[in-house]
Amino acid sequence: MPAGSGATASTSPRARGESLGVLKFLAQVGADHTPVVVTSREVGAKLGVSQQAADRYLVALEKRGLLVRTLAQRRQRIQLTPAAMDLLRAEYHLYRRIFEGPARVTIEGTVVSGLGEGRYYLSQPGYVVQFSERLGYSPYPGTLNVRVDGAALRTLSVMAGWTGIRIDGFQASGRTFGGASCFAARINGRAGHLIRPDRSHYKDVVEFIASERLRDALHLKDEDPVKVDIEEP
Amino acid sequence: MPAGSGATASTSPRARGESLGVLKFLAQVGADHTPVVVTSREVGAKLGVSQQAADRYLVALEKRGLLVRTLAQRRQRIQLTPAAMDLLRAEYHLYRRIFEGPARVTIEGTVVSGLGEGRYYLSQPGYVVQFSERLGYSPYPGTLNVRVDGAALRTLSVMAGWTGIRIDGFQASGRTFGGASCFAARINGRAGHLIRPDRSHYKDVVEFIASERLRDALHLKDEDPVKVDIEEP
DNA sequence: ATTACTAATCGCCGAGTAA
DNA sequence: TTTACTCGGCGATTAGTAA
Repeated sequence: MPAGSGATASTSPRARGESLGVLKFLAQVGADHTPVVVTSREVGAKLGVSQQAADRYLVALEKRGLLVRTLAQRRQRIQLTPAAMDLLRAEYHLYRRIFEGPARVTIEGTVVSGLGEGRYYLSQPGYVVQFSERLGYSPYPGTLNVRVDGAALRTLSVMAGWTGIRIDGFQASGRTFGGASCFAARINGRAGHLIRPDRSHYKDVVEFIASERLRDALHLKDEDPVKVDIEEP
Repeated sequence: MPAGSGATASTSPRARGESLGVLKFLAQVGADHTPVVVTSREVGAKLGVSQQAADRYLVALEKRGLLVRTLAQRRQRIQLTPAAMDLLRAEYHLYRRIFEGPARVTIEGTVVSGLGEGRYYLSQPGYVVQFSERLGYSPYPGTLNVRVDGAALRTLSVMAGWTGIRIDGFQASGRTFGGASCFAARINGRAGHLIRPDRSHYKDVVEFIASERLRDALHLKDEDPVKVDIEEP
């Protein structure tokens, strides 16, 4: 039995492609950081569709929360929302990966003492089984905490867009354990993982896990400098 | 009188968006540098369309010369063509510009003597009028030639994708004068333009023009080092 | 000018199916 | 399994038009 277009969801396959085209165009003309007067005719001309179709694209994008229009008399001013910029940024990263390869981040920091809670968390069977399965090893039950300065923190911020190895949260002993993301890393050359809890309380400290106790393996003590390499997954 | 879809050209508006999606996906899975076994079902799943639609996309892209398929028995191996990579690269640059701003290139080189032909060419009225109109000044009739080494040459290669200020070719005195592209540049801080003839005979020499004689203004002689800054138009 | 609604249309889509 | 064709039909598209 023949069927019609399968585009039943709010975002149809074909509409998605055009959405990106519209957002791309708007970002190019500066709607990414300030409201810009753009007529639906201009958008249509740029995309090779009619004014009417372009207008519907704009209305749909507004409904999806990707742009805001302020209709002053007859001319609309358009500004992209952060959600739209996230979308475009994801696209940018995708292309950058194609042409530049996976991004790599290298930072330096200093070893600091944690609150000892790393040992408690990493001993939870709910985590241990996931680490074994997804990282390929059972981490030593304790994290190496590294404090980074502002510059390194900014460097690390590019990781915000990365999707690491997922460690899911779970319930045990009547309480909730949160999820986290892991990223393969080298700490002074040693293989391990940066672990980023979904809800971290640290701001300038990053945590690492490895199969061995990194402090011992690398002969580290508090305030020692360490060099960390992380590659995009 | 209402009309149907206006998508009459070989590349319909909606198909264009999907094309990019397909090429993007193929590049991600490595078809940019080696033939990759990809089924139409996989492509369809990735794009959220049926196997049939995905297959049509692939056939259309092959017809447009953007990919080559080798159908071995039942599995097709797909590789992207340079034309497709150009398309994706253009897209990449567009996004990079949105997020990183115009690219800038800084290189160093050494002053060399040209063949004196710069003076002859730059004296041609056909060029002079275009320079005045499009660069905003009449260049001193002579080019500053700068030799760059291999590393700088690679740095310059990113300019290959840039579109500069166009200088059109023309006919005069019974012969043909070729076109060129100009790029705003700073030579040791002095404003000028890098001029890139469409058909250049140099490989490791770049030419600059400015309103003044750069050799005099900067007190340069052969073999002197110069630093050049060029910003994406 | 604009934005945006309505009506009528063709083109893209996916199921079925062949090779 | 694949790739890829036919074909009925939905719906995105455009022209016309109102505001």
